[in-house]
Amino acid sequence: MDDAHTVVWNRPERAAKGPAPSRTRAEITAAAIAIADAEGIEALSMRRVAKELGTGTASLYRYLASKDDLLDLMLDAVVAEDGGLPAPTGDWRGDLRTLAHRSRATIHRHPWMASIAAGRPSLGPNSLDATEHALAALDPLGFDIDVMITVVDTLHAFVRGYAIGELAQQEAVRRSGVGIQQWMDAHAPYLDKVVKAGRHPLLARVIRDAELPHAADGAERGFQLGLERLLDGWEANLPIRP
Amino acid sequence: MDDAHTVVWNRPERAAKGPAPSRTRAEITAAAIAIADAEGIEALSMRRVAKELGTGTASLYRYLASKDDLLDLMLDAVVAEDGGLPAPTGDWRGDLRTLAHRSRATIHRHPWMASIAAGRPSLGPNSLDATEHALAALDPLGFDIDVMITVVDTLHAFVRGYAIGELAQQEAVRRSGVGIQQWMDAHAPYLDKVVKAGRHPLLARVIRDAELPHAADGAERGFQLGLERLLDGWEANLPIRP
DNA sequence: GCACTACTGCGAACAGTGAGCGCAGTAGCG
DNA sequence: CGCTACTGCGCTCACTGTTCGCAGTAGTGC
Repeated sequence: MDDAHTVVWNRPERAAKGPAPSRTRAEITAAAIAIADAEGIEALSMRRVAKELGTGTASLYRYLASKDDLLDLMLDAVVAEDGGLPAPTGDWRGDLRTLAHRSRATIHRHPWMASIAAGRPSLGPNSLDATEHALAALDPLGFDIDVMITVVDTLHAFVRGYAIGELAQQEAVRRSGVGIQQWMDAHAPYLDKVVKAGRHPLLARVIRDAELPHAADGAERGFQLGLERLLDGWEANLPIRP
Repeated sequence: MDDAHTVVWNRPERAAKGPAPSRTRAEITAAAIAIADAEGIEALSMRRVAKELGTGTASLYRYLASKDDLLDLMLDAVVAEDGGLPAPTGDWRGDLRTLAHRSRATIHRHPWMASIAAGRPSLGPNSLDATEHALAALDPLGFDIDVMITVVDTLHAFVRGYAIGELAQQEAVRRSGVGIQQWMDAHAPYLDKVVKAGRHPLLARVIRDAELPHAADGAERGFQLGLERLLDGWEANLPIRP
């Protein structure tokens, strides 16, 4: 199969000779995404994808060197799914805020992203576009290039990390196969014990008195709050304009 | 097996009757961590752990309901590994900074953490201790409890997200099984093409002119920089003290 | 027009996975 | 002293990612 030194992003879609392939990588990627969305990432197997497409499993390896490549393609496909990137408006805070919210929304739509993305550099064309776009929003501020990439990385880190935390419980419940209520019932005795033991007074206060964790839009509001403080931090350190 | 409603954190280590178990959950967890550290998370199988401990595979299921439980235990074990948490000093910035750096160091020591942690709420005793500790550092500031937990969540999100980004390439190289040089050689043609195409001028500037990405301690310095800005954001929004 | 070549689809197989069954053996309670 | 509830574990099941080899086909050079 193909050159081991060939990276998935650099593979020609069609060979020079021989019969035309009956499928495209995009088709395969879309099928895989549909499966992961509907049945969870652990249900995603090459056989399952092949069945979805009505083809033999081995055929997929004419398009992809490995399942790893498929995961790379899935990640990059999903980054671009909600239309083109909005043009920079000149309001850097607003632009970065928009990007952060879009990014969070994407992860929410595809919760499997978080687990897949760890250990996988985002070098796909759509990911590169997104990074370029974020840099462009910062361009007029006069930061030097090292700071600019740090801002983008930090924002990206916050969004990814926050979404992972948000989805952790939801995913655990889904994987367990029982309903949210049964999952909670299973965990309640342990958490009760922790709170009653009294060695976590502040955590107990969070559980008892905090509003955000119990509100339906608590995670959303926490995200907004954290994001604004992050932006505040950079705003307080803008370079002195000449 | 056992009660499906019993959560791993709440399972008694030893049964009331019958022969004493010949191993402990801690032993099994330690063996699993050693394997994941040395051979990567994808080499971690129940058979591999059993071999390491010199037992039968099925025996492990007397201690753990599933491999999922083992992963939970591994994550929580690793959180506590570098000694007890330092006592709050009264300097909230310093305390949070220390926690963030410790957390980052832990992920670097165990790169598999990042991929495992997604989709897994951190409810283990050591994770709860760490959260309580972070809340304690913030306690004197006079934030209300909702803001306090948001600060902790945001910090946690940043650290996790940043470390994931840092480790992405390193892990991809490791998984590919070739050296860093060969990996780079394989990707160079694609990245060259992207830069030459000219549609990512800022990204090109990062690759050409930025210092941080090429410096040995670049990731470390980027982390510090991002962390300070994050702390700045909260410092700029301290509640007015009565 | 025709061989040659480089491709495509894919059935079958391989080594390895998480997990469950059922059995032999054992510790402690009554 | 038995009865019971446990422990360790060989064997097995259904499934995984991936490869081999083979039949069939599209385009190139003559």
